[in-house]
Amino acid sequence: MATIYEVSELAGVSLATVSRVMNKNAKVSEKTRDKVLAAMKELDYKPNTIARSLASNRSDSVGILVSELRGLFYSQIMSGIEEVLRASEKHVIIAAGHSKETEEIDGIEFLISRRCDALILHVESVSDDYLIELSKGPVPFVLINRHIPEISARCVSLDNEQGGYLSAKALLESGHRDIAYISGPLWKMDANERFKGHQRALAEFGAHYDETLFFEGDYAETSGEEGLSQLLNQNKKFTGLVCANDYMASGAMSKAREHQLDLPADLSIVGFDNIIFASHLYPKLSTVNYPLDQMAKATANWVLKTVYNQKIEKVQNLFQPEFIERDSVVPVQRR
Amino acid sequence: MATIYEVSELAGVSLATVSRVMNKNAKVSEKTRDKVLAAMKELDYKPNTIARSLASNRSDSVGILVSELRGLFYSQIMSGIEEVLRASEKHVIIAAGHSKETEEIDGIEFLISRRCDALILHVESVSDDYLIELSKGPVPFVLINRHIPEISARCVSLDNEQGGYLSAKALLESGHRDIAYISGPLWKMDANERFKGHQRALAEFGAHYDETLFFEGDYAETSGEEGLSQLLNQNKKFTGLVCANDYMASGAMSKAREHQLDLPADLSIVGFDNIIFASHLYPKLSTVNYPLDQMAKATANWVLKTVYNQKIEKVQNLFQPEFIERDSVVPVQRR
DNA sequence: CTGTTAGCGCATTCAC
DNA sequence: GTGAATGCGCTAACAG
Repeated sequence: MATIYEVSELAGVSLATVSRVMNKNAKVSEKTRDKVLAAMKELDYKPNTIARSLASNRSDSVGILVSELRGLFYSQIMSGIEEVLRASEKHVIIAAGHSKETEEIDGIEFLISRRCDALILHVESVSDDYLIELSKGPVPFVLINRHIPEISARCVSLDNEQGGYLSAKALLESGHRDIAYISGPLWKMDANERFKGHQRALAEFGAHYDETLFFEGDYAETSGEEGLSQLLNQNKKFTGLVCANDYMASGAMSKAREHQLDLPADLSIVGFDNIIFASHLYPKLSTVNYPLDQMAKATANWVLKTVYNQKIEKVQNLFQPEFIERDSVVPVQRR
Repeated sequence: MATIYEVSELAGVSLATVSRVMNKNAKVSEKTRDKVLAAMKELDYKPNTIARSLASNRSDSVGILVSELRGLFYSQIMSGIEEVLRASEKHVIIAAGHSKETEEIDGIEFLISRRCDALILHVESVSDDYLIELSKGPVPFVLINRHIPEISARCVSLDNEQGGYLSAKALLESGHRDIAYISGPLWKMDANERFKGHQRALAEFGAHYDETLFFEGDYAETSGEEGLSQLLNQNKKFTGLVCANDYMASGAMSKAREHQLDLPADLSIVGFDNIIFASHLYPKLSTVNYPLDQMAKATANWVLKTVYNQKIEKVQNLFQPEFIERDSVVPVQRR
């Protein structure tokens, strides 16, 4: 592979000049520029990004850390970010943290060591303190789907509590009072807040919260299936079910049919996230919209604005969920 | 951030020694190693990956190029690869090619410029010749979901033709003869081969292929909806529908219900890919399994074996599809 | 086993 | 506007 040195030789200029035409900043006479360009073309010269990063301490790439590479949720984050960054000729470097503290830290350090200009983090296991400390370091970062008051300007998050409230409310307004809940892992902030919102709605409507009608899943479809099975096996009556995400709702729906339940007549279900498949389930799943795409784009814009000094209007930090009514909730049946 | 130089100073050794303990290869006495380790810890030293890559021409990271960051298909590829690579302490750098030639080339060059030790490519627009040429270059790569005879050792692919054959066969064996087809973009190799397999099955069963019962979609759910609408609006009878992927099948199912069709009685449907949601659709979608996860892992193993010289049994190049029977196909109804 | 010496390919002062 | 010199942080011979 050709180096800048060979180009400069072929063009008959110094390597500093070649560097200048590459970076378009300093002034170079049109004639020399053309000579250099021609030489670059002839040698099929490709700048070595690594060397450039080392010398300039920039990399034109931003690091993304997600919990998993798998699944619609994270792919939405990644693609949303990549789309806006790509438009500004920035690249992304992606790592996965697998919701484990050591791996999350590992991932962050990897991204930093690759000299990412900025980081966009979806982290769940690392402590607030760690992140606050990190914010004092030299590498700028934004958090997606997490809110830490001390560094709230770097957080782009959803009002999960309100989302939990909305999903329960939809059921309550349809007359349901016996409502089961399949939760995400409660140690995760979002799962916790969604559940709190759920309880707030219940209280507001004077509905009793029955703790035996609760199952803590892990956000995967399978735990939706498992959850519903367990709930059903108690032989306690419930006419409504809220799941803390659409994946689990989907699993619960499959399992409900296995138990010969007629959906939605026998059981009204609501999900959370509004992943694209929600509207392709049968019955079409009523759910809470998680404007992930916009949020992902917001984090990317934060980076463009903060790190690359692009003039961008204010970046929105807190997003509001919205209930999406479809076909999976019907008024409670009187017998 | 501390550099290797500061560490060597604090530890009272040369910087070469520090480098040695970092890379664990050359022999260092236990005593000096401990001194160095202590110094590293005290300074919270983090090696600069960039500098290391520049000096060693390695990066311990492999580049992945997928068409899109969005969607279950690609997230399966990425996560499958990352899982096995991570276990060997290799990192991944991901770029998206958006199925456009210029962007795919761009992505490949970016990954190369970041000094990836190897590349795993899911490319669709770049020509065979380009790839054959690339294979003569210094950067090793494997292709996933594409077969090029000249470099078949670097290809991990699925027998898509056979998959297309299997999906049609399932319908044919259930007595269906009037079968509509919603295809992927025919310029894409896989879509093309799936369609060929479809026709082979038709011919084998002596079923007539009606070209008005064909719709070329783009693999997205929306084109499944659109496709079914168009097919239905012709007022031609068909009792079976094969979709070239599950996403489109899902869209078609939603649309079928809008048209008051009773599934699967009025229309038997088969998909392709067996993405996780296929079994959560209603009726559960019969489809062709695409062992993407295994294939992704195979590419990663190819890299470990070929590039990092790990001893790994032979990597499988050609994978076979398999029909997964669920509930969306029923014997044709006689009236 | 350990230290010295050169670069890796490029950006960036500083002169001219 | 252009060139020469220096260093980014680290690896890799080569000596000792």
